[in-house]
Amino acid sequence: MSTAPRAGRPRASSRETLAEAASELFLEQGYEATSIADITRRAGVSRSSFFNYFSSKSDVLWSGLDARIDAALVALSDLGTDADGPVARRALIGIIQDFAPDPLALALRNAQAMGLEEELLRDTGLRHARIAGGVASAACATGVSAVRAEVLGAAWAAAVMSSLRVWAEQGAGQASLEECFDEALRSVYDLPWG
Amino acid sequence: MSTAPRAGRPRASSRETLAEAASELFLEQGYEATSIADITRRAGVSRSSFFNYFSSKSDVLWSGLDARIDAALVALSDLGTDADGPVARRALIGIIQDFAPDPLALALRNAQAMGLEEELLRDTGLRHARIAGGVASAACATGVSAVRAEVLGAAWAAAVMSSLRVWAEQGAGQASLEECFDEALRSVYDLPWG
DNA sequence: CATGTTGTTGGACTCAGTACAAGTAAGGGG
DNA sequence: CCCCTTACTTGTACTGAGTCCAACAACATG
Repeated sequence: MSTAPRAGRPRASSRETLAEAASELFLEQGYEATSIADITRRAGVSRSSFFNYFSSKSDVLWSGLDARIDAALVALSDLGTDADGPVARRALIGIIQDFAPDPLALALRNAQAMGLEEELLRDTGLRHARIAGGVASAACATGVSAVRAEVLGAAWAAAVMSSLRVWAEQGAGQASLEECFDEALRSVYDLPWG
Repeated sequence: MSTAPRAGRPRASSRETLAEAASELFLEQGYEATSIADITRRAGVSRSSFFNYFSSKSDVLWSGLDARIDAALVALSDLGTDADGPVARRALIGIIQDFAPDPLALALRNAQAMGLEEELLRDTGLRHARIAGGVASAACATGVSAVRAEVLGAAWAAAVMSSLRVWAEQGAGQASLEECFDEALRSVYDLPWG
């Protein structure tokens, strides 16, 4: 947890350094057009080292959010049969709390400059699915039927991801992200076309 | 539309042949472990030819559903300001009507035998996102706010994809897929945790 | 200085996907 | 029957992601 500079060769780089170099290049020349070699060249390390810090190119963008989602999934699965709306809301709010200085926020805001729209659609879908699966499992544990649980999970996951996207697009700070999320959550229970 | 054997060299293979070879190999040794070269070797054509029939490896699984989704998106975008529940339902039902002999159905049913669960999660998410986007656009066109429209889209998309998955998992034929979808759609407007 | 630990580096590799030039099997027209 | 057009196939060469690994480098400690 603390700084532990104990033994062994010191790191030549860091997640932050690499993420910064990557973000610059994504903005300059687009995500697709930026190779991992480009990133490590700018960061001053070798290509191999990249994978000591990130598991993939897209991990640069998503690792921050993924860690939060992992934590939320654990919290959700700990709920057992006590799950309900307010409790689940508390488990999910951690995903979006204090989400300011993240490469993903930058990517969401500059999606078209980075040529990311396709990539983001795909990867957003994966995160949506993970959140939805967690919520659905929690709902299943309280006796909700499978399909209903999945629809519930999808709606709640959309509340998380949509509020995140809308918030990032409009400059990350205008409105509170949590307010945005609560508004989305309210709309889950007041949908049109019924 | 009709058989048009007009000019030029006749095809040495077909989507069906390749899809069949691919499905066999996916079942035998898993999706990841099956390379495109494996598929074309079994189908008796060269690796290059694969891309005359499919745009990617995952396209073997998804092209059938993707075509249906494309049609549904067109139908949705044609709705203009007249969109409402029943009309949207009619646009989406085409996605799942008569969905029997598809590689995707096989893959959904044998997901773990194929070692697909990760891959399916990712790709399902993309289709979910496309459907959700189409529904959300249609809703936006009728004056619904952006976030509410996205939650609506996600819920409806989950109704489509979840009913498809559940139906495929339990043997594709037990219950009518359309009944499954309508039940899911009803649950959109009767969710727990409210 | 010897040693263990941690991290870096380069190289070899597989596989997806792209690009393209050259070859090949048809039909149709002279 | 030859030639042209059309459509499809094939081999080859390429890029880029991601994996694996052995060799090497820098630190702390005794």
